[in-house]
Amino acid sequence: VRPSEDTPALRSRYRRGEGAHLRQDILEAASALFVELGDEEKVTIRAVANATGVSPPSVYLHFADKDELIVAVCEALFADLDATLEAAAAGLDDPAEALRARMLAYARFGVEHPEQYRVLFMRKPVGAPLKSTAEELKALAAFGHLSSNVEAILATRQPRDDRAGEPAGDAYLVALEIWAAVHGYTSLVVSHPAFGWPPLEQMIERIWSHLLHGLLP
Amino acid sequence: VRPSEDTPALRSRYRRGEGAHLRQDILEAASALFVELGDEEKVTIRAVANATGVSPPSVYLHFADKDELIVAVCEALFADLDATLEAAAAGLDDPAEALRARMLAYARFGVEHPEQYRVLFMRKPVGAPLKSTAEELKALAAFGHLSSNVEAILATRQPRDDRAGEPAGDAYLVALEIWAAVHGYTSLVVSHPAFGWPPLEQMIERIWSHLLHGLLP
DNA sequence: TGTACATCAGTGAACGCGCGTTCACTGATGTAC
DNA sequence: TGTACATCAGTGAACGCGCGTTCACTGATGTAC
Repeated sequence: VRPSEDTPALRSRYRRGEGAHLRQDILEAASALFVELGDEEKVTIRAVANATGVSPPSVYLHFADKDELIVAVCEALFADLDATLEAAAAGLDDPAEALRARMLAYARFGVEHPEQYRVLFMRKPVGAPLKSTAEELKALAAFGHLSSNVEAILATRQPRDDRAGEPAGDAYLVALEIWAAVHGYTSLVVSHPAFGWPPLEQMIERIWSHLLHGLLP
Repeated sequence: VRPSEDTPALRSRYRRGEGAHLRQDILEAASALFVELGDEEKVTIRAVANATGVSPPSVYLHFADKDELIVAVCEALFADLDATLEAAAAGLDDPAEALRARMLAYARFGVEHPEQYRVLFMRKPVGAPLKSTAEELKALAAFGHLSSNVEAILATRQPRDDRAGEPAGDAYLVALEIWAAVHGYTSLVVSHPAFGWPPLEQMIERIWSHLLHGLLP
């Protein structure tokens, strides 16, 4: 019933030597399908090929199998997320304010693009551990920026002693903690939207405030 | 290759009037399959029937469709989780200690039973909103116990003023915050195990400590 | 300048698979008379 | 006590579906001579 699904887009083949461009077209069509269909399971090889205006076997000219395509889409999504967070924090001098902006942007990204968020952070680890490491590195870009933000905060104020004995000021551990808190909120909203959630801004404000008060004296 | 998959279990049919017992058998077999196979997608009607020692159509004598079966399994899992948390907190007089025990038990439940955890908290909301509400109510049992725990903590010490203006001591909001933090950690470990995670106990200890310090003066 | 040809981008049709679900059925068993 | 029969628990075989993937192919195009 949807024109975009039933009627293949008109397109002419790439000229000799430029066939590799199709790879990018397929990637873009696949990314758009995630948004349009809002369901990872509906993003099939056939649907992607159709959205690209190409036959299903053509996908295999550029991706070894479906996993490889999905991983490539994820890498693009991770880059999107990272860019969104950086844009949100840009220009904020106070690192605590930058952290708040980052947290807000992260939660918004998840709530506004639940299917993409689900693909990035709630999917089963894909087949080979090596592939998953490639993803992990991309995630690391955003995580690395978060860690730097945390370091800037810790540099301005001495963290309170941690009861448990390990150094409270370990930026890596603090960043993990912050990520866990914001991801926890975001992913619960995504997978249990019917639960009675307060407004996003209020919830992030609380998490941010309590994390800072808990970490700093 | 697996005997439990290839060779149907020997069983005689229930006597007249006792056919309803099969429903319980199917439920138990399905729950066991989640543990054994460690993958929701492998829990098919055929596999459940085979594990029960029955033919696939027999499942439909007791469940309208696959969704109904999965929802029933979830309800049992939610009850399991709640019982585990209650057992962990039992006998602890200090409500802050009880909270810590609850948080630890929750994270352990998720990390030790990742597939069950995934089914409970990381799945897409199932078809009808009404069904999902039934699940939500079961989740509410554990969540209700968490809220009571939080109330007990707030009763012993006056929470610090919340910067954002809303009452910091709202047990419901605080409980959501705690749940989000622990779920965030747990679900990230479940879906990104390759990331460099510190030991579970250390991470929960930090989250607990920082939440308490952040919330209380 | 013309032409044969290797190479490239891309395809049509099909394979095999496992799934949820349906349908007409079978054989045992309790019960009414 | 014997027997016909309604009812119950459960089944065998098949349907239709959509999927990922493969295979032999086609037609356009740049290039070598």
